[in-house]
Amino acid sequence: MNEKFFALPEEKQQKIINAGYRVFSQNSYKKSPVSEIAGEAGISKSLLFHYFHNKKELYLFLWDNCAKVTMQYLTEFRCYEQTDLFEMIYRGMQAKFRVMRIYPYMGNFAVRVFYERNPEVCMAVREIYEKYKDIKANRTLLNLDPKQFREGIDISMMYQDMYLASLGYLWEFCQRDDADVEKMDVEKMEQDFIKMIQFWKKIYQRE
Amino acid sequence: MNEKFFALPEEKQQKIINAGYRVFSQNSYKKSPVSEIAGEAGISKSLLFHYFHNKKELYLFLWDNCAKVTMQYLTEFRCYEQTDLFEMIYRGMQAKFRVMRIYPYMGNFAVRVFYERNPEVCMAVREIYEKYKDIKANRTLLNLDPKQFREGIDISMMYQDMYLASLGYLWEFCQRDDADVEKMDVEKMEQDFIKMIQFWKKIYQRE
DNA sequence: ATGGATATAAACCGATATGGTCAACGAAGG
DNA sequence: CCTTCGTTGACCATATCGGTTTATATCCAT
Repeated sequence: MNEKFFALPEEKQQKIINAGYRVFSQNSYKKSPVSEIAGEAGISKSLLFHYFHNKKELYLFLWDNCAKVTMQYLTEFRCYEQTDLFEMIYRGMQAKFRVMRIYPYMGNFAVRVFYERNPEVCMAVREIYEKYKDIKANRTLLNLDPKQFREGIDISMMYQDMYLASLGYLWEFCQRDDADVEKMDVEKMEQDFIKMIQFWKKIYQRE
Repeated sequence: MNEKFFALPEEKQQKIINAGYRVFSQNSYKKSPVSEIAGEAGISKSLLFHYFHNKKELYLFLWDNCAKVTMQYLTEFRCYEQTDLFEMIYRGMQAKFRVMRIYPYMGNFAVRVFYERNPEVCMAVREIYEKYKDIKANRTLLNLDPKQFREGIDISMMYQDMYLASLGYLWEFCQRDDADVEKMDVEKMEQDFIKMIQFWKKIYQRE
């Protein structure tokens, strides 16, 4: 790719990136028109092809960026250093919310890329994914102290409950009306989720 | 639409319907090729246009069918007649699983249709939706007896927890590899979810 | 066998969309 | 005025798609 892209003002870069995430998250690779991305980013198609020599390059750049950013925030919020399970979940969601604020469509994009089967990009996608995978390996559940929780609680079920609910929570907000995604009230989401965690603490945690 | 479609052997009808759900669930209305649906259903495009006069008609038929089938199973499993919350949730999921067995892509299709903004179909979609809505209105949460649950439990939070986890659960299985959706082990899903419910019962229900 | 209805598919068509290129334009700066 | 650089509109070859038309195959009644 053309390094001049990075010389662009941050704001313009993000506008292009977000346009890419939006279009690629709503269409398959093949059916995502570069022209639509350009138009949405407020630049001409030719200029976009100036920064990224072809569609594939743009796509893979976005995917790499996606993995990079995710890692970055996950470590920035020190998610996996936590010894308290509730705190870990909380920080994980915080990181997620933070990303959503900047790149509203990145989550959906990631899902689509992950299951993209187009042979033109499939392999390259996997390679990039592997590149970041090793870091992810650290994320094994830390040695939880069972004494933190109420007696008789099935810890793995408890974890599954919280994990799935978090998933459902994110999903419910991500599947929103296209037009509304930008206006997504992340603030409120965060508040609501905090309540959820407090609820869990109350029922799962030993007093 | 051509009524001869219904004269087809059940199996062939379903193959066409499922092909439609698959394609329309993975692409927007406009970018879903009728030819792909036909090919996947094992018939020629011309024949598909023989049963459904045009793309829009096919799309709306699938949407109507989607609503109809959902209703059907929800009532068949007597989901909303339950007075026990856990039983209600269980039956709701059972209905959902049953549908997934027959139409693996219907859930994803429904989401896409719901947020489809193409003016060619948007209005008609809404109308069909309204047609079924009144029945759905019954689904208000029944008067739960708070004495069923442990003391001090925030019932609305508890409900949210279970609702979101169910959502997350379904989502995790729906976003699978295209090729694998057919092989989806609904049996196992059901078993796993039962465990989840038993877990909730144990922590939420008064002994 | 013949004629006609019926089911199904192949070939076809016009319109449109798409990835990518290229010449040109405009502004900035020397 | 000349050059450079960021940017664009026009362009092109190709592919796709919705829908139609024509052809083939099957079956059934006469």
